[in-house]
Parts: sequence; C-alpha cells; structure tokens
Amino acid sequence: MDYSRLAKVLSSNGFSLTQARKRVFGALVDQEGISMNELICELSGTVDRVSVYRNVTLFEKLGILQRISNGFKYKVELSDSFSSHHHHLSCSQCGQIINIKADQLEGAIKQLGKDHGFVISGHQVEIHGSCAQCALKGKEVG
Amino acid sequence: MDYSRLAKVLSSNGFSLTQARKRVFGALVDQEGISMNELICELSGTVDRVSVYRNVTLFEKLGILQRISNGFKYKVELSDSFSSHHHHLSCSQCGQIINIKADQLEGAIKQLGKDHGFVISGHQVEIHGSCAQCALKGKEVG
DNA sequence: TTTCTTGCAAACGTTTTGCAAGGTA
DNA sequence: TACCTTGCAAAACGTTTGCAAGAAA
Repeated sequence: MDYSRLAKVLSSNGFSLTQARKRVFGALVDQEGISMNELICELSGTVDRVSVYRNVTLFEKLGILQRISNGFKYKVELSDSFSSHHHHLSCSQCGQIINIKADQLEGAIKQLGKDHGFVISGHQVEIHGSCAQCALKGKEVG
Repeated sequence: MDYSRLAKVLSSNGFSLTQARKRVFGALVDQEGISMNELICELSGTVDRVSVYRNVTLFEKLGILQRISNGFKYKVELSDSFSSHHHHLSCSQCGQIINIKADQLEGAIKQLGKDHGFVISGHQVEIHGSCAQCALKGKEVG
C-alpha cells in the first residue's frame, strides 16, 4: 500500500501518519462508498470506533475523503483527488451503487452557479431507482 | 389551510386525516426545507416528537414529502407533487438554501439513466458553495 | 522530549419501540 | 364499535467529549 500522498497531505498540514490513519485510509482505497458502520466494523479490533470518527472528520477537512448522501444516511469514500470525480446511481432494490461519469451534468451544474452568482465549492448528485438487472426482474414478476 | 389533497392521499391509502397530520403538513406548506429538529420545535406543545417522526416517515412513504441532504444531515420539505420540482444551492457561509429550477440538469440526468439502463425513480442535486452576497463579503475581507 | 493521537468510558442528540389511552371513520 | 393514532417512557443508535496512557517527529 502506498501512503506517500496521504503522508504528504497530512504532514503539510501538521498532522502525522499514524497506524490508525493508515488503516482508515487503507479500508477506503479501491472501495465504493461504505457506511460509517461498515468502516467501523471492518476496522474493529485494530482501530477504535472513536478514532475512526475522528480521522474521518480530519480526512474530510483535509479533502482526503468525502461523505456521499445515500437516502438520508451517508457513506464515505476517497475524494476526487484520491480517486476520480464521478456520481452515483443507487439501486433501491439491490442496494448496489454504480459509479458513473457525467460530463454533461458537470456542465449544467457549472452553468447554474454562473446563472445565480453562486460560487460552487462542490456538488453531489444522488440518483435513485432500479438498476438494469433489477428493472428486468421487476418486469418478469409483474 | 386546504387539506383536501392531503386527505385524498391519506384516505386512498387507508390512513386517516388526524390533527397531528394536519399540523405536520401545515408546518411544511410554503416553507423551504427545514430540519427535523426545527419541525419538532415548531410543533412542540401540539404534536409529540414521536408522532412527528412517525408522520414524516409515513408522508415520505406516501410521496407527500421528501428528505433532502444537507451536508450529512437532512431536511424535509413537501415533495414535487405538493410543491414544484426544484434543486438547492446551499450556502455554506450563511446557511441559506436557494431553490432553483434546472431544466438542463434534468435533461442530463434523464440521459444518464438511459445510457446505463437504469430506471430512475428520483434524484437530488446538492450544490454547496457561497451565495452571491457571501462571495462578495469574502472578497472584501480577503 | 515534546506534542500529537489513541482508547476507554461516558455523555449527548436523534430516532425507534412497547404499550395503554384517546381519536377517527 | 372497531381500528388507527397518539403520547409517554424508555430503549437503541450514531456521534462527540474528557482524560490519562501511548505513539510519532
């Protein structure tokens, strides 16, 4: 596991690269968004629940991770600088989250900011419905 | 206050139009999204906290209201059938939520669904940043 | 060594559940 | 009347805080 970029962001802000932080980071690499609870469970035995919360908060402040809305709960995932910018299609039947690119959407959002004199610092698009497979199943049953 | 549409949705699903439901609904009419806590406070003395939760859950299931993400908390507002479809620009400085129309965005979202064989049942766009006034203030200070 | 971090325990705010009393059709 | 809803009390979560012991620079 390569922690060099993580270490850089941390140290340049006066924080140190600790075991707990490596583990929290490691649990998020190559992973779609996961819930706080899943993250805590995955790290249980190695990192205390409280430290997970503290480091998630810190990582968010440093732009290392972001929280994504999932219904009225949230999940966390590495932010755009550590993965790549994308949006999510959440299937409400199988729970799957599909990552997608959406250039047209990005354009529309930027334009909205301009139209309203609003300086956009970030955005999130939450699209829910049925994925291709579940939509098919639904038809078979109905 | 006109409860006819509310009454219709409720009764056609086998639920009754009660005092508590009228009050919860009334607190949401002509109102931008408010937090659960604000809603509970506003109704305090007339509707118990527990009934507010129960009716918000029911209203959401019946499509009367929707929860909107606001950072990693959420707010509630009447859904599109009881108000009109729109999105939100949340100012992270003054906390203001600006309702906007965004036809181009709607188009881009529909297209995404098509591209991925995803049957969209709903969507939410969360755009955060600084509103025109706060952006100006920021410049003056900096 | 000095400062930053962690784990534990316990507080806190939010949301849910069980149950008897009250309201609705 | 018969069933649905409410309010209360209390449990169950998710998240945060205080503090002493342990790790990082």
